[in-house]
Amino acid sequence: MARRVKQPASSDLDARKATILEAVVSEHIATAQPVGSSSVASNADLGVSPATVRSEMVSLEREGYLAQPHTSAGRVPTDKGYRYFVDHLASGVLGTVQQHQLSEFFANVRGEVEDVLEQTSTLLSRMTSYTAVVVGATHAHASILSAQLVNIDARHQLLVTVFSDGSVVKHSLTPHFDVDLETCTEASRQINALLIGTTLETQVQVPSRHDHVAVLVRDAVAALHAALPTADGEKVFIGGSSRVADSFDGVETVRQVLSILEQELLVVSLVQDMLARGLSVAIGTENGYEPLSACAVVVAPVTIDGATAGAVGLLGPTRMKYQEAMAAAGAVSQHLTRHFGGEEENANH
Amino acid sequence: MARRVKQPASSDLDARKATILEAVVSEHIATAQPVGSSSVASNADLGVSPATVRSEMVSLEREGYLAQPHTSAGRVPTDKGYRYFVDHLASGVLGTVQQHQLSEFFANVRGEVEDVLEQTSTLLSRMTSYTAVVVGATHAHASILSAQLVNIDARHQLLVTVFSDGSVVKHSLTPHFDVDLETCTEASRQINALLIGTTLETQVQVPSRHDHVAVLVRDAVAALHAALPTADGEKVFIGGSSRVADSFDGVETVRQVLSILEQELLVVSLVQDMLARGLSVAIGTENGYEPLSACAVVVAPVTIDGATAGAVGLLGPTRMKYQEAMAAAGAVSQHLTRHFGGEEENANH
DNA sequence: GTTGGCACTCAATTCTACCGAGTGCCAGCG
DNA sequence: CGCTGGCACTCGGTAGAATTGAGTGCCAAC
Repeated sequence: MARRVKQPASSDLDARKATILEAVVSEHIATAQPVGSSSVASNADLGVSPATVRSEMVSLEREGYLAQPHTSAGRVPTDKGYRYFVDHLASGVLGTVQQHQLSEFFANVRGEVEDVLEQTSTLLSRMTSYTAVVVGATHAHASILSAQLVNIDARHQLLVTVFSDGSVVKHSLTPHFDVDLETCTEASRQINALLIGTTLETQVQVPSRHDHVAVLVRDAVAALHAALPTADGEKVFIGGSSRVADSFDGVETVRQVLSILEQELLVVSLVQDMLARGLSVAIGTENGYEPLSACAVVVAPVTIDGATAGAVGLLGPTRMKYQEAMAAAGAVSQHLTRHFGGEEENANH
Repeated sequence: MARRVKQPASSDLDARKATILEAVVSEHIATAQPVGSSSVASNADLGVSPATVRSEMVSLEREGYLAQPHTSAGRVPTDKGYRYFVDHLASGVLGTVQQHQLSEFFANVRGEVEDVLEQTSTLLSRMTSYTAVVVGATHAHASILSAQLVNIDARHQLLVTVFSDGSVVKHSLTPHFDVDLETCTEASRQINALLIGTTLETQVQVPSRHDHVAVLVRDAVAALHAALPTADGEKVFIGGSSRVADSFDGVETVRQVLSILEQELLVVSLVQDMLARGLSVAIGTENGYEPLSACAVVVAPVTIDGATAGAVGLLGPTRMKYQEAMAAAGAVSQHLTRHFGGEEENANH
């Protein structure tokens, strides 16, 4: 049927509709209940009767911003409704308590990067009551500071590589010949010489000889570079996965979401996909994974030297508290950026 | 397997009671419903009427093996009931399909220890539909093969230590003075000389001088040994945490269990506590954590060279399929034992 | 000791009535 | 014209009563 309502730019609502939509979303986020015309009329202070609100709501429903669970229930925001809400949101500010909490945390953390990120994910989760995700940088672009071959026993060697970003990776080698200490040491020397200063993206010239040392060197380099194509360098830290249980009421939904969270690669690509699309919030189906269609995801990038070095994210129900979540994620990402990016400067004074 | 090392009379049930108890437990495990006298009378083939079963049940209830959710409902096993059931259980055998699955998995796995353990936890979880826990060995007793200090920049050094068990740990140093490459190299040389061949339990003689090299050496050794007291060396891999969601029906229970699983240290100590107490199954409150009182935990140690090097575990509801779970955990632990303990022998062919 | 019989209990289910929040529609008002 | 109050209507939720039925405990009899 043809609708005579003309909507050139459907994404812009007139002021009153916007106010009403906002009221509905806010209240539904707060109460988890469908919200009716009268409570909107009283809460939002447009001097207008419920009846008027109602007629606006019909219109908002026609346009896809609201939905009715059933006739004679109030309205519930659709994903599109949340989207509008988020896009036109006054970006909230973090509560001072939480700001304090954050500053204190970052002032006191010590330990390895991984530990910091892990703890950060827990903190972020606790601050927001949502599940937090912290994605650590890949070291694809970091240069190699040291590559050392350690002899475990005659048939097992371990290639230990240290990158300029402070990450360390190991790779096992299991040659088909016995390796004595001397051979290992020599191979280690050559590997180190070969790889130092390169990145994983650098092509290196491996020796083509067939002696044991050369084979070790080749195997080592191969092992190291083999990891590159997979997004394996990303470390994911998930904090507060138990929050999933109180974000959703259907046990089945909980299972599905947890199941997704278990697949870390998937989480990484979700987050990176969002960053690539320039999204900071993905609502419902926007995130591209059906099992997550009841979820909203908020992300904030962590940048070091201008490059994206990681991200923090929050996962909650579509009716999540977006302001809080965005503020928290933003603040944490900034703290991380400062913590890792700015520390040389601090250290120099 | 030890059977009757119990108190004289009260913990040993006569044959018929035992049969009845077993029937109740089995059926309740299968159906999750309270089970009544008549179904026991027909399922277990003791030629006896429901009425007789009933009177036995009263007695079993008095002795604490069974409980009634309410009058006029069937009986449900108590923790004690499950305990008896487990203790007198014919140890089940793994299905051939799963045996095959396991062999195939272990024949094909490659990669670092951590990866193997991670994948193992996923596999075990998938095999059993329960949440799997794999605890990796600590390297407290492993000797140090190499300890190297790598210069990240003037104020950041990384101590990279390789242990004889193939594990690698890193520790950041942030001295309060600028370190040049030469100093770092010299410190690295000294650290290596000092630590090689020692274990984390070995006391080493650090230089007492005040020059930069000596300070670096001291800091490095201190950083390395600092980790010792905590059970930090243990790596935990949890597979299938989403299974928690269908093991329990109360959302609140799910939350609590997940919440426990998040605290990895806690999981480690739970498992180690069980191993120390010689338990292979902890039912309900036996595990010592109230939030886990609805859970049963099955563990099996992984031994390398006769010493406990880790463990695998399964976590499910108290009405879990104990035979299957124990068989699976046992089989996996044996595979792991063979995989890591016996691989030198294999490597020699 | 075992059994069938029997009265009894009580969660779960079904049915009914009904309340009320909320709607859509409309006629009238400024 | 847009806004409003009024009104009939819808339908999920709740509360209460009645019913069902699985399962018990007890007991007299075998």
